[in-house]
Amino acid sequence: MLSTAIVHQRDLLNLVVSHYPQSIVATPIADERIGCGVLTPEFPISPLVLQELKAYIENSLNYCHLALCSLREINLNSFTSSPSDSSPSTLNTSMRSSSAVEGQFPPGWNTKFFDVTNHAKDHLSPRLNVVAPLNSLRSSLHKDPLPYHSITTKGNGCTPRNSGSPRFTDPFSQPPPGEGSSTQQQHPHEQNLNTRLLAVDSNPPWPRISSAANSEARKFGGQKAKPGVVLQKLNDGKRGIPDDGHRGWKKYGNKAIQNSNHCRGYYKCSLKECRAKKMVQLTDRDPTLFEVTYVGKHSCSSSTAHPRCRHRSTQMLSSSLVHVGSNGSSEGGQATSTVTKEDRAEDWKTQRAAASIGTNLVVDVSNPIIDNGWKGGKYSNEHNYSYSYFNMGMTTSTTASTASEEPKQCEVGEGDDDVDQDEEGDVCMDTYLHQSSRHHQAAYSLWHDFDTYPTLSTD
DNA sequence: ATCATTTGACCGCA
DNA sequence: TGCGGTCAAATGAT
Repeated sequence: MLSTAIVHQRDLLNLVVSHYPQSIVATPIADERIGCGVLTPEFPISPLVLQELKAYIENSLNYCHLALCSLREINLNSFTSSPSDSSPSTLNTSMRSSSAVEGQFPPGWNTKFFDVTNHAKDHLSPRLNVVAPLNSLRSSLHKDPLPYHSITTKGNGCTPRNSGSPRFTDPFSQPPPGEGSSTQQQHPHEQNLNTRLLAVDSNPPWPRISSAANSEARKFGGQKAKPGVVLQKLNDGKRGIPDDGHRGWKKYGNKAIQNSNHCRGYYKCSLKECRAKKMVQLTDRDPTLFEVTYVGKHSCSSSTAHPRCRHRSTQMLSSSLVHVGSNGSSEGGQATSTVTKEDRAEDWKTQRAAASIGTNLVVDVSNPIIDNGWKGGKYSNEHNYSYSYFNMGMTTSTTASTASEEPKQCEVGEGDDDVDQDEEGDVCMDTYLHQSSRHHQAAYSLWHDFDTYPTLSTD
């Protein structure tokens, strides 16, 4: 798309020859009409084809705008320090964004905000528009007297508006099957964009686990939330399994599961004394969405454990997690964390700092409970005991849910030959996982390079 | 050579 | 007995 917007003579000629071989006619026309100096007498082209090319080029220009706007919005996220700032008021958001961005662009760049209404969506974000460079190209196109199929723009023309032109062939504008539905089908690129926009500007910006989890679970599994399970989006542009902030996972098995189109992968923490595991399986409904079941806790997360195997909570920037297992059962969200208060405070400070310096980390300040990156931890004696990162696109939020009942206390050592107690004496409530612990795990001589792995502060 | 992943076999549980 | 979790040798990647 972008490459075709950069119209050089040779490129355009190649485009014409490859796509419109029938257009080579005997009558040459004035090449300056297209404004790009494209044609040569050796390659005359029909006015009709010129019209099409013109529309094609402008189409590309419009999406250059869109790309620029997207980039500016990502940049804009840096200025949104907390979801509480994300007012539902478009005007307020625009004003705030405008002032926040002021001074971020070179002189002469036109920065304006306007609402986007060409696609029906639940939540729309004001788009930051940076139009000056492309407007010059656009205006040269508009000067052309040819009756091309135009993409009508309103306001400053940041986002293309498809005003009924049947030839508007942008890759993003597949008409949604349903109106105003968040589940409408969109091009993946637009989905990403909208997700990010929604993450910044919707109100409330961060869905609480209880509703979001069950909603997602119903959407993808037709059932209520399962304990200990999260739905996690594959990272943008990456393959494999989604990043959950921990690099020390080692795959130890893969299994085809009945009534499922995808195999389930089995992972364990590569630190041999650590017994955290997870199972990862693609959902059938969405091949980019993983159902991740976390089992056990990281003994390596305690302050006395190997510092290289600590969590990477502040780097969970690009994966998307939806917790679907916070029902308060003994399987999911009740483990007593071994993360110390100092760790939590440090995490919190780190996240706040990251949010303030523009790493697109947005933290819900109304819930100062910092996830350690794993499911099932508990950081306080409050009733909030299950939580997860809720991460949409480029932004991350920490959320917490409140149980409808008090979490049950778990007995130490229940169901296992190992005492689930760490060196600080905290009870570890991963007693549900030890079916296979009789099998002594062979000593893997596989160790990750944790040295590149930022560690949180140690005691 | 080292390390990560794959894969068939094995095992326990329902 | 079948399914799912795990093991560990084989294989692939770097």
